[in-house]
Amino acid sequence: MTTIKDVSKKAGVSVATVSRVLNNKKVKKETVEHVLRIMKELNYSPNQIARGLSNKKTKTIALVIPVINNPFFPELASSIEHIAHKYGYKIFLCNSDDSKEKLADYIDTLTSNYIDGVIINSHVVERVDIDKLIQNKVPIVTIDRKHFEHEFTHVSVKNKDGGGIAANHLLEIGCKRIGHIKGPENERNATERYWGYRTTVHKLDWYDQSYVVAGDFSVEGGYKAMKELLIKHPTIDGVFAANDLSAIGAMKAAYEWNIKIPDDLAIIGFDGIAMTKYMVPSITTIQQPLQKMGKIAFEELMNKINNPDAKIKHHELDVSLMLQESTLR
Amino acid sequence: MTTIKDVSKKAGVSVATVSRVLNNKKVKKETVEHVLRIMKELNYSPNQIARGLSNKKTKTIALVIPVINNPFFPELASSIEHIAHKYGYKIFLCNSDDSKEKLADYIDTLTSNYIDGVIINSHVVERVDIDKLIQNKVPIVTIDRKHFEHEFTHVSVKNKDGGGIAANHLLEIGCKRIGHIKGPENERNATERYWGYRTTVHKLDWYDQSYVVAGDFSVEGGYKAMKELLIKHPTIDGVFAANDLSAIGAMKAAYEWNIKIPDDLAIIGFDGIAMTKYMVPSITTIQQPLQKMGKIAFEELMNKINNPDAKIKHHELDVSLMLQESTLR
DNA sequence: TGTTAAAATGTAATCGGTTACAATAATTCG
DNA sequence: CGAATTATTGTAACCGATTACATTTTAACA
Repeated sequence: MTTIKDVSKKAGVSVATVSRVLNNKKVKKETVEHVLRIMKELNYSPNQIARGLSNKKTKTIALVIPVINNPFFPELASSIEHIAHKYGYKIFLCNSDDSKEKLADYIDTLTSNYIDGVIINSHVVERVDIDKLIQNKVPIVTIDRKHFEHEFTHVSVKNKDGGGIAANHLLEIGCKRIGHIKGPENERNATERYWGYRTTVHKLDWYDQSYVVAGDFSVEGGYKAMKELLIKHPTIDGVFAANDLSAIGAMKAAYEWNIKIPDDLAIIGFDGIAMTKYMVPSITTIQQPLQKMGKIAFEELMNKINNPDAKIKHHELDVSLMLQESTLR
Repeated sequence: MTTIKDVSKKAGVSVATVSRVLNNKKVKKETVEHVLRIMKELNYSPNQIARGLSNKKTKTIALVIPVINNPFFPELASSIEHIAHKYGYKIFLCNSDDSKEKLADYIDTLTSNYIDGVIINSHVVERVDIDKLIQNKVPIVTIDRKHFEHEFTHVSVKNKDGGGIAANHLLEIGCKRIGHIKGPENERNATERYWGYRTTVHKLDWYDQSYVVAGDFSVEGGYKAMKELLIKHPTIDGVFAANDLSAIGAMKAAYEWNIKIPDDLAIIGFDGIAMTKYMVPSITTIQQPLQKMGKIAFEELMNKINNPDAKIKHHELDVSLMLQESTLR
């Protein structure tokens, strides 16, 4: 690998000058051109590790995501990777696998690796992890999952609106009894989605709390929840699942009981993962603007990196109805 | 951040000794204990960037994957991340987004970041990229996609066997006319899967080349291919899709034509992505041993890193039939 | 107990950059 | 035209580790 010294020698200038050229500092125009030419000649590219040591910055951010089995996360990760690459940032992947230990491990490595910042999407993060990051002044932005979100800039969507849109949509297509499959207890997004639904239907005469059953954002959870709903309310003809995986589980349950979708039962999910398009029938869902979320999260992180005492901001983006077959009547 | 100097001062020894303790070099037992105690006291953890500069090793590997929209890749990525973390390695995520430029960009950064090695799964990689890596002596292992695989240690599965198992399974459950939805032209895995199928069915009297139609590993491709098959061969009662996404597309097509699965048409895919379980009906598939693939790829990479002239090896792992509803008769 | 070999530790150069400060060259202006 | 600025470049310290080589300490042995 050619180094800055090689360039300096061949160009007949000091390494300081070469470094200045690299960093666009004040250098005479002709010198810049000359040095640049030599760099090209030697096929030089600066050693990022050395730069990192000196700058305490590495143009790398960490992306903390929970387990991979909900396709929402890869899709979100992809949107972040996309924008990060545009800005010339590298991504250090921290897949927490829903394990506190593994996550703590990762958190520990961030400081000693001069990671510039972190985008966190995990409910597994603990107070002590967060404190460690804060103490080391690692800029943080949280996305999607709400956990310590009041302490940081956070990006998520208008979950309550989404819940409302979902419930209203089911009413509009003529559903008379609408159930809800909730997300995990204590998951803020889930609760908000539930409230959107509840606000929309609670004044209707058929509604009572038994139309809401617990799920856990998983296919299996949605499956069980749907069975429960069907047992409690055989006349149910619409269901709003708190996320797409649950909706898929619900569909599976309905299928087993020979209930036709959308005719006997309309199903709507939440997230807008690609899989909803592929299901048979495809599943109507409340779409989260993934690209936008990734972009905002990343840009807020950049802001925080370049301006450590930027004040925190909470972004709640709009969601939209993605109409597909499971509610097509 | 406390540095090695702080530790050295407080412990009353030289930095060299501290470094030796860090690296388990010969140091008097009492000194080791003493230094270790001081480290703990100061909550010291060595700066990995500084270490990297000196060692030209960073305990980081790059993972190059194509686009994220085939869930197979996140699942594979996850398996690699899993084992890498166990070995104390970090993962630098290179999502090529199927773009040659983006990938070339990433390749360029690897050397200047002292990335220890690369696991590549991408058909987008170009000769020039590969050459750049080779020239810089970056250890490489390829996985899944076959591209330049003869130059490197490579991990994939017995695709031909898988194709055979799939076709045989369809025969065993009584299918009389079995079509095949191929993967992309020039994709070696796809070709091998096709040969497995062909070898199994080509001597049967009904078989001719028209039972094989082109797909592209996507849902849309599978959908179109299935329609084509149904038009050409209305009596078809089994189909082997070269990957799970195609199988899903095929299911969608069948559904539109009111063909019942598995009764009228049995479908089998390839890969074993989680999604197959979730489909309604769930899709029988040929499962790739993801965890094992990730483990072997990573360990081979470690081997190559620690022993640069290790000879290349080609691993072809066994696949297995994952029986689900789409072929359940 | 004095020599010598072996073990333990320290000094200082090094990895490849950045940058404060010093030095030199080019301009400006009375 | 010479002093004062300003622009440009160079020197050397520094980032935080590793390690070759030198030095000191300890152990072994006659």
